[in-house]
Amino acid sequence: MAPPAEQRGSAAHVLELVASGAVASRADLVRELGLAASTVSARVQELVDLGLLAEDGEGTSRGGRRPRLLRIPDDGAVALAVDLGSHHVRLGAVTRTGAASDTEEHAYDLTEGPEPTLELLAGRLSGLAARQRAAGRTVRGVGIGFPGPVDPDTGRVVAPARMPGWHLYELRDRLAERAGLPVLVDNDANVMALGEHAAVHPELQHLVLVKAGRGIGSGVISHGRVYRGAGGAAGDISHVRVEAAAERPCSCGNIGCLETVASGAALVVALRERGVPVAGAADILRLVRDGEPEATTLVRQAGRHIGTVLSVVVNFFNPQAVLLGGALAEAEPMVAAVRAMLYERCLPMTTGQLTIAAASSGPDAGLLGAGRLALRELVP
Amino acid sequence: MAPPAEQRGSAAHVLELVASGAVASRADLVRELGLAASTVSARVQELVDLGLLAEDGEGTSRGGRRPRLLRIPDDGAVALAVDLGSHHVRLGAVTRTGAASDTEEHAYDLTEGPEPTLELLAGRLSGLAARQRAAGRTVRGVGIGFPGPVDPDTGRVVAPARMPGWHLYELRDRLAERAGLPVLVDNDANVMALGEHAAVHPELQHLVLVKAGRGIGSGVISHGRVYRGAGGAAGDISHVRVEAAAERPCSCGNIGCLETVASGAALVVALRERGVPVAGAADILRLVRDGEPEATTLVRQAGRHIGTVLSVVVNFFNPQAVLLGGALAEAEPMVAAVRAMLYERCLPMTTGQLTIAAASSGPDAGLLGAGRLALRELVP
DNA sequence: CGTCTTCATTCGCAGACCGAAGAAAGGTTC
DNA sequence: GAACCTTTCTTCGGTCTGCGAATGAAGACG
Repeated sequence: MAPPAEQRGSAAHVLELVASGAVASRADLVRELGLAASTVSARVQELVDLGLLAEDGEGTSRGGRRPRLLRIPDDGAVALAVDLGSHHVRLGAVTRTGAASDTEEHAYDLTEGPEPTLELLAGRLSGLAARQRAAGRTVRGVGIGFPGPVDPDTGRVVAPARMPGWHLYELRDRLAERAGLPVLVDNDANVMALGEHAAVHPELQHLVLVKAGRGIGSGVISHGRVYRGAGGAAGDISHVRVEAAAERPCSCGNIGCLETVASGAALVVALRERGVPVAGAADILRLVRDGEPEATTLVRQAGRHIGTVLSVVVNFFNPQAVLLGGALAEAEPMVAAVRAMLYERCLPMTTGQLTIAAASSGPDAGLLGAGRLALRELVP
Repeated sequence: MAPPAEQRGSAAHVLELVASGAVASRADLVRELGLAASTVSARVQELVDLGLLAEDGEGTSRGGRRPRLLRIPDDGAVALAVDLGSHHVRLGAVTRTGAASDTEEHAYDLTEGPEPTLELLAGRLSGLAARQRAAGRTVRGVGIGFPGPVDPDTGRVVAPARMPGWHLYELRDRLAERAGLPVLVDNDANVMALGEHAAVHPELQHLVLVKAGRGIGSGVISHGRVYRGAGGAAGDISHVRVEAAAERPCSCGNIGCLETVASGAALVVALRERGVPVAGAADILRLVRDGEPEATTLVRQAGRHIGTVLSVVVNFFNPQAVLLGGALAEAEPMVAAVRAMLYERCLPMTTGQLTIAAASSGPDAGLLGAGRLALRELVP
């Protein structure tokens, strides 16, 4: 059932199926891929020889010979992963088995421009790489989720709002040079969507992941692949005009955007206006967990706004799942409000089979996606 | 550049490239497909032998040997095409060259149920088939665009609003039995999108076609293929809630849907309420052409509503083109209003390369799409 | 008039994938 | 427990696809 990343039965496809647990033996692969047993056997043998796949004992018989189980071996390869936010950066190492380790998070300001960011990343990554190597691991490369539009072919940042100096910055090449490692960059929501899809819902063909943090972004998986649209800008929902935002000016230069009423940044401002002192999304989360009424109401209201916009997306795109990621998705009222709006506003035909849930890989979702991206693209 | 209908270099792909004028010779195909010249030559020879492709003299030299031009021959095959509306049905014959002929249009009421429709279609199609055969043509099959959700795999109508008796009706199989011809059924907007894409914009990967007639539907082309979503319901925009529709009840059972203020049916009602006697979209069009202020204002307002919803779609889906089809799209103010809303509300990054235009195949767009669908699927 | 460019075909070859046959290892049934 | 069926996996030709080099065809250019 899993959708082909490249082609049916390609190395990447086989590895993904095994990694996600969708298949456990050669016979499973035959059923899943629809290829001849001989073909599957040859392909698997190849991957075993390369060390990308391993045999792991035998399973239980289903009335005949026991299957020889397959698993993704931890071959010691890691990708360094970076989840870049506008006011924080999270780093870690990700193995082929999909585990994040050695994670660290730093506060800092992306709007200070690309050079300080490059400096910070290069420093942290070099430390991370050294520690990983000392632990006997091979560092394959770096995967980055960036909170703005990225051209994934060139690894350049494109026209981000509110980030002076970043336009057309060659983040990939600059960092690759500094770090001495291959680097891959993509939009943060895309990266998170990729990670959630591969790790949690590999059987789904079409899903939307909304990243609700300081800003709002979304990553789209269509036919099992990241959908980018004509100009690589697909998935933007934060600059949709909503009634409640009225004439509020937005960083994009327009007015009334969703972002101005439903983003983490907007909630921080709104809470401060109401006399509730908060510094960031983490504070909001804490208040919501403690049942602080102002914060809870605002988060729920933000969820309604996001749900309103998503209802159009769901009717139009008819996905199998809407996943909510980012800091705000950890607040229950946010998820509940989105769910309520979608069930109320969308056609029964589209919501009948629709999963609406918080992203299940939690705070490391972006990290895992970025790591997976790098490990996938940089096959041995 | 043209996107693969099935696979790069498949017969259907090659024929589409030639039909659309994107390529004119084997050498063009080599450049377009990226396949080896030998492969292309073999493929073309095969199609020529089958009579699906013909050589047509020589082109002009570009400094070397002249190319041997290719064209789609009129091999005498036709598909009967049906553009089914809720209050009219348009029929005709479509050749491989993409020409519609022997078209006829009848008023009638789809809501009377499937049996009368089947009766009408069977009768008209048999006459059409007889005339085509008398003219020396071979009738390959029937293609139908249906104004409601269709499961294209089974050819069944699924849960249409306001059409009692149609749910799960096996239109394809019933009609195939009656007509003695293979039948293909798809949603009317999908069919129109397919036709416009193949005939006019084969080079585009991602486009949205909005059919604004009595109802409002949209057909989505993604990666060069019709996008249907998880449940086959993708492309619905008519049941998105818009402010201006407030509490108006909609046929879908919800309130405030776009359809209740921007569809042809809604405009007819609104004009009558204002004392302007109109029977259908054709009347509205005439009034707009004559500069009648009430009608013009209403159409423009409908265009703004549609544009508002489309702005979300465009930001999210980031298509290369938004095409407007259906009766209302022939009214200039409608197109102008949609254009204005999209340029005002969407991100520059998405509108920068965006084409917004009326569907260029006019009233026969649906017919041509349905015919093309049938001829494409029923390769001899 | 020779040379270069473009267009097209022929032909041998490599790789992908298949299917039949069979081997390995287990159940099931009398 | 012996015969037989199932399931899993491999081995071994075979077919088919598409590539690339070589070649031919036909015109442009100096």
